[in-house]
Amino acid sequence: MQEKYIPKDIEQAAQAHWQSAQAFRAVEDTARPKYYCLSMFPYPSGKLHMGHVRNYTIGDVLTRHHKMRGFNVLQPMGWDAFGLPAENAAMQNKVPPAKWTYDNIAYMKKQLQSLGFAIDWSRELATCRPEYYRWNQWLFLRMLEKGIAYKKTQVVNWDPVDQTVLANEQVIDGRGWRTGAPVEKREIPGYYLGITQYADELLAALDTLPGWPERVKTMQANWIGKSYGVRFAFPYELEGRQEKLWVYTTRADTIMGVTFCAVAAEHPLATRAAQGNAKLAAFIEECKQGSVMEADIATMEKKGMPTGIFVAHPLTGERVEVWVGNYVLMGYGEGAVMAVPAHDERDFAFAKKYGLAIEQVIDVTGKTYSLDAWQEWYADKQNGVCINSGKYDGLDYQQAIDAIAADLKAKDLGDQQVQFRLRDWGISRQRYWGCPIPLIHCDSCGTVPVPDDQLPVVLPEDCVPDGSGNPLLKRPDFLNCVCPKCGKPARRETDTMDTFVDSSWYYARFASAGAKTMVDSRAPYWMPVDQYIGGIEHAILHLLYSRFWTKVMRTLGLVSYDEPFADLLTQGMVLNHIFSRRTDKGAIEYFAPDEVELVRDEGGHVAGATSKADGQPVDYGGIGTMSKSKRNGVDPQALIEQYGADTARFFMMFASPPEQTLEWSDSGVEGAYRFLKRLWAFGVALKGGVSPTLTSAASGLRREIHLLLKQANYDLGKLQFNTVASAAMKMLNALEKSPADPHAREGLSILLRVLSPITPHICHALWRELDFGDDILAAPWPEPLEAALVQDEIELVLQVNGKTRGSVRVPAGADRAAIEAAAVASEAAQKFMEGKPAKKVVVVPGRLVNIVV
RNA sequence: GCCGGGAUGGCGGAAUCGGUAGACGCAGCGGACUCAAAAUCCGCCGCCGCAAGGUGUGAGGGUUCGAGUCCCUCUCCCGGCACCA
Repeated sequence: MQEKYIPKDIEQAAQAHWQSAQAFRAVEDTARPKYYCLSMFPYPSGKLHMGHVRNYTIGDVLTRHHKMRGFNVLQPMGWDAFGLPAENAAMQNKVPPAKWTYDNIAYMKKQLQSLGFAIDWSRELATCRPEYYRWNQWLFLRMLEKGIAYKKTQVVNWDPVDQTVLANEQVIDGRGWRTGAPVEKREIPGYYLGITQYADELLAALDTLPGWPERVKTMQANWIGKSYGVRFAFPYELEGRQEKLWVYTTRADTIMGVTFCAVAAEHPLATRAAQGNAKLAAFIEECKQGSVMEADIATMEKKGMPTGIFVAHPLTGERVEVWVGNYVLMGYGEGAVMAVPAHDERDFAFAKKYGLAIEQVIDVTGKTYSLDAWQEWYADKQNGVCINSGKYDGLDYQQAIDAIAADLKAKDLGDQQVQFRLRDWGISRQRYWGCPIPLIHCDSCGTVPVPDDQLPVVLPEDCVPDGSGNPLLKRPDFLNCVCPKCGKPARRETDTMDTFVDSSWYYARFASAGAKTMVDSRAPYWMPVDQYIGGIEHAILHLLYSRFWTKVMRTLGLVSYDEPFADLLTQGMVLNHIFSRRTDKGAIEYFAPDEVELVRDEGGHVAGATSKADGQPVDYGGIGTMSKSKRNGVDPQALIEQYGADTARFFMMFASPPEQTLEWSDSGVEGAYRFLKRLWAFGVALKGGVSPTLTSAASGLRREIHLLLKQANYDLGKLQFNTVASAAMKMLNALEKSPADPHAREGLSILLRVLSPITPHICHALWRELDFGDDILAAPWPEPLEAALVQDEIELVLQVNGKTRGSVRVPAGADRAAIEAAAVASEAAQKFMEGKPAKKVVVVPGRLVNIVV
C-alpha cells in the first residue's frame, strides 16, 4: 500500500476498474426499483466550468447513494449541441460549427470522465446528430397534423448590411453586433407551437409536483399568468362605418364607472387618429421610443393625449372619449382598456393629471371618496357592493360580473373570458446551426411537409457561416429538392428550430437510447425522471417547454406519463471574490484572486488587499458569479490536476447546501485535501496494525460512529450533503482518537461507505487495500445498529428556571421521580435554587430536566 | 407594487418535533517537531468580565417551564414577475 496519498494514481486505477467492469451501464430490470437521476446536459462551449462540476457532483452523489441502496440507477449524459456560439466561433476561426462542436464534446467528455462520474456513456447523445433530431422533425410534423404547430408572421430583428436576422442578444443599443448598422423590424412568416392550448393543464399540474421548489412553481404560474375577466366592446361609428373597440377587464363590476378609454400607442385606433394630427403622431412616436426594458418603467409618469374619437358605453350608450396612454401595452389583452379612475390606481393617477371625471361605483362600508390621493380601499373587490350603477346597485363583485357579462352577451358585445399571459412558442430561427424544419416549398403545391420516409432532413455539416445570411441559402445540394406531392422541382425550408426544442425531450431519448422510433418500450420503465438537477436560470423556459412537450407526446399516444420530472433540485451558483482597480485612464482592471494578497488586521479580519505584482492596494468588490470578464473564475482542470477529483468533489459538497450559492475558497479546498490525506494516513495505519496499548477498548467509539451514521442517513434523505460530509469528518476525528478500539475497523468500513458517493476514488482504493471487499459499490449501504446506540447511563441537561446550569447523570432506565430527585439533589441545582422549593419540575425524557422555583 | 426565499461568530455554515446555540471546516492565536521553512501534530478560539457570572441567533413585542425554531409588527438583503387592465 502506498504510504502517501497520491490522488492521480488512485483515481486512474478506480476509473479503469469502473470502465472494465461496465459498472454504470443501466439495464432495464423490472424486478428492482428504478431511480432515474438526471443533471441538465451541458452546452459544449469548450470546457467545463465550476457550475458544471457542482451540478454533476450533486447528481453523482445521488446516483451512487441509490446504487448502493439497491436501486437500478440510470445516470446518462449528453450534449445540447446546437446553438449560436458555434456559429460565432466558426466565423472567428473559419471552422465549421460541426467540427468546433465535436472537438469540444470530445474534450469535455474527457473532463467529465476524469471527475469519476457514474455515467452510463453507452446512452450518450448529441442533439446535433441526425439520429436525434430526426425525431424533432417527426414530432413537428405530427403537431402540424394536429394543429398544435401552425404558421403566422413574426417580427424579427433584421440587419440590413449583413442581410440576416439577429437574435435579441445580438442587438446592442439598437444596432447589429457585427455591422453596427441600425436594426430594422421585419415581418416574416414563422412556425409556432400552441403551448397556450395546454396553459390550463400546465398551470393546474404544478400542484401535482410536490418535489419541485416552491419558487420555481410560482415563477411558472406567474409566467402562465391566468386571469378571469370579461372581454367586451365599445361600439362606435367612424367615417360612416360601425366598429367596435374591444377591451379586457378583470373588474367588470366597475363598468358603470367608466369615464374614458385608453389605447396603446401601437393600437390601430391610435394610428388612425394620428393621421392629420401632428401633435398626436409625435406623442405616439415618443411612447414607442420609451425604454420598455428598464426597471424604472414602474415609476414612469403616466402620460396621454386625447384622440378626438368617441365610443359608446356598451350598457348606457354614453359618449366616452378614447385617449392614447403610455401605460397601456399592445402586447397584453386587446391593447386597449376601459378606464375607471375611481377603482384603478393607474386610471386614478391619469384622470387626476388630465382633469377627467372620477365616478365612484363601488361602496366599501359607507366610505366616501376624496380626490386628494389614492386609497387602498378604492380597489377592494372583496368587501364592496355596487352603487351609482342603476340596476346593478347592491350586487357584490361576483354577482355584478355575472349580471353585467350576461347583459353584454345579450347585446352581442362581450362575454366572460379567461386570459393567459403565456404566448405560443415561436420556434423558427433564421440560423444555420440547428435542426432543419422539415418542409418543402413548391410553386404549385405551396408548403408541403417532408414525408416520414424521407426523414431526417439532414443538415450539411461542412458550412462555414460568414455572418451574412443563412449559409444554407448558398447550398444548392440542400436547397433544391423535388416536391413530394407533384414531383416538380421545389425548394427546401432553410429555417431551423429553436434549440429549446432539442432540450425539451432528451431525457425521454436517454430512456430509450438508440431506438428506431422516437421512444420505445424502455421509456415507460425509466420515466419519469426521479430526480432532475440543474440551474435556477432554467426555471421557466426549459422546464416549461419540457412539460409542454411531454403533454404533446402524451396527446399523440407516445407516452403515458403527464410530467417529465418528479423531483427537481435547483443548485445554487458558484461565486468567488472580485478584485479590481481603476487605472489612470479610468478603466476598470480586474485581478484574479490568486494575483492578490489579503491584508489582515491583528484580529485576523480582512482589511484590504494588494497586488502581488506591484504591491499596490486593489479594491475588494465583494463576491459575485464566476465570470471571464471579472477574472474570478477557477478552472476545474487546474484544480483536478493539483488536488485530484475527490478533493474538488468533497469541497463542492461540504462548502454549502446544494440549493444555496457556494462561495469559492482556496483555503477551503486545502481543508478538503487535508481531510483526504488524513483519511488515507489512517487507512495506512490501520492496515499496518495499531498497538493496543494506545487506548482502552471501551472508548465509546462504536456508539459515536453509529450516531453519526444515523445523522448522515437522515441528511442524505434531505439532500443536505454538506452535513453528510461533516459527519464523515467527525467519524474520522473519532477514529483517530481511538485507533486501537476493537470497533475501529467496523467504524472505518462505515465511514468509507458513507463517504464513497462524495469521494468515490479514495474510498474505492481504501476498501480494497483494507480487504473489506472487491468493490465498495457492491457493498450494502450501512444502517445504524440500535444495539450500538444503547447506553447504561445517560446525561441530562439541567436547567433552573429555564437556564442551563449543568448536567445530571442518571441510569438509562430511570423513571420520572428518580430523575426529579437526582436533579433537585444535584450540587448545581442546589446552588441556583438558593434554598427555595421546586414549584414544578419539567422532564423531557432523554434530553433535559428543568426545575422551576 | 406583487409573489417566493432569507438575516446565526472574523468567514462558509450546523442545530430533525419548541429542549445545552455556534457542530464540522476555514481564518486567527499559542505550543511541539525542524538549523530553518513547508508538511504534520497538540491546545485555545461568540461578546463583556481577573473570576464568579452576565449576555448573545436583523429590530420590537407576545405565547411557553423553556424560543434561532411558533404568533404579531417592523427593517434590511437576495431571486422572480410587473403600468397585466
